Amino acid sequence: MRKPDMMGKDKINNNIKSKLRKGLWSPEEDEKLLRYMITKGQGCWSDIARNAGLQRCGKSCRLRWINYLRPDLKRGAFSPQEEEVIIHLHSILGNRWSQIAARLPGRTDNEIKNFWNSTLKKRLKMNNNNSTLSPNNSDSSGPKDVNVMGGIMSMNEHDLMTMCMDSSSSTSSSSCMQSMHATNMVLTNPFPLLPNNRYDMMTGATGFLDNMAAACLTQVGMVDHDHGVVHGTLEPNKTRLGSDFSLPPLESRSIEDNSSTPIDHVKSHNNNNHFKNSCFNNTDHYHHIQSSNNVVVEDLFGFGNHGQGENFRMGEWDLEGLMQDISYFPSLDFQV
DNA sequence: AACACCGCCAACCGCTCCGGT
DNA sequence: AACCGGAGCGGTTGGCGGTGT
Repeated sequence: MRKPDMMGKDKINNNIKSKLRKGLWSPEEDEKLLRYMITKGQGCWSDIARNAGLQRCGKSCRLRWINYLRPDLKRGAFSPQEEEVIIHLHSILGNRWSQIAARLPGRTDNEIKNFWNSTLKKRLKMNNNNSTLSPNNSDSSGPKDVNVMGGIMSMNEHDLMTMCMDSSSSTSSSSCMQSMHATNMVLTNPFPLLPNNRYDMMTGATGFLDNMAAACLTQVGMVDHDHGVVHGTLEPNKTRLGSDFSLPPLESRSIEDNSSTPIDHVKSHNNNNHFKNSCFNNTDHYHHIQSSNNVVVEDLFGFGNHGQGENFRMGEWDLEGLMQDISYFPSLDFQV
């Protein structure tokens, strides 16, 4: 952690810079930012920093909001299920923390990144040392366990394409499904991710947040009072919180060779648009998830863990399609 | 009690991407 | 096409607190 005050170096520097605070956020600053976000909504971060009366750069405000103040953040230790998901997703996505975080409602990329670097990485390393099994094989949690990479590697291109086409033609991406999932939780419980239904503000603004919690969802566009509906995605012109509450689709990726490490990704805005457009048009998928808690993912994929480690080569394929199925992780339970 | 070591994690930094002009 | 500013991402830093000696 950084010291709440200036880091010393450029104290004598220009006025503007020297006015900007760095380091830890005080409860007062948190309250200012939170109050501003609730009343005004998200916008240009540098404006937010200025208008909220914070001596912070916009970047710092953004980070504070995303990593700490956001009302939908889950706190506390990672559950074994979450760990499992992180490990699996990391085996596919690599260090693309934001995308991994998008699959774990209430968790931030920073949180996951820290967790990975401090805990999971070492654990997997130790596992590797203790046995010749790959991390993907090391989990002996029974039928729930899913060997994602092993499964993918065994798939031929046709299977993948079919799967991906299915995923797109069924109109509902995993991001949409998770949005629906999250939306449903919000519908029954405005702050399902907060421990004990209480936003635990370590810096001391808890009471304030208790009072503001209900207003927050309304202000950021989560609640439609007219219809009693809670929306999972927000209007982009009002606020960009949509990206926080809904789960953006994973980017299309191309995979070559047999490496399980991440490959440089190709941004696919077309896909994103597609998923955005289709996101809330179909709820069947969501209902399917709810009713498929006991489904073994291998069954969903239509294959088992065959030929793990064998060489494979795939052309362009839609990771989103793949991830959609991964989002079926039967052991996933985001309820707190 | 004092010190050293280590892990966690909040926050910063630098970079890339993207949209606007 | 080039430039600029803002947003977002991943890597890294460094302070705090816990634990061991």
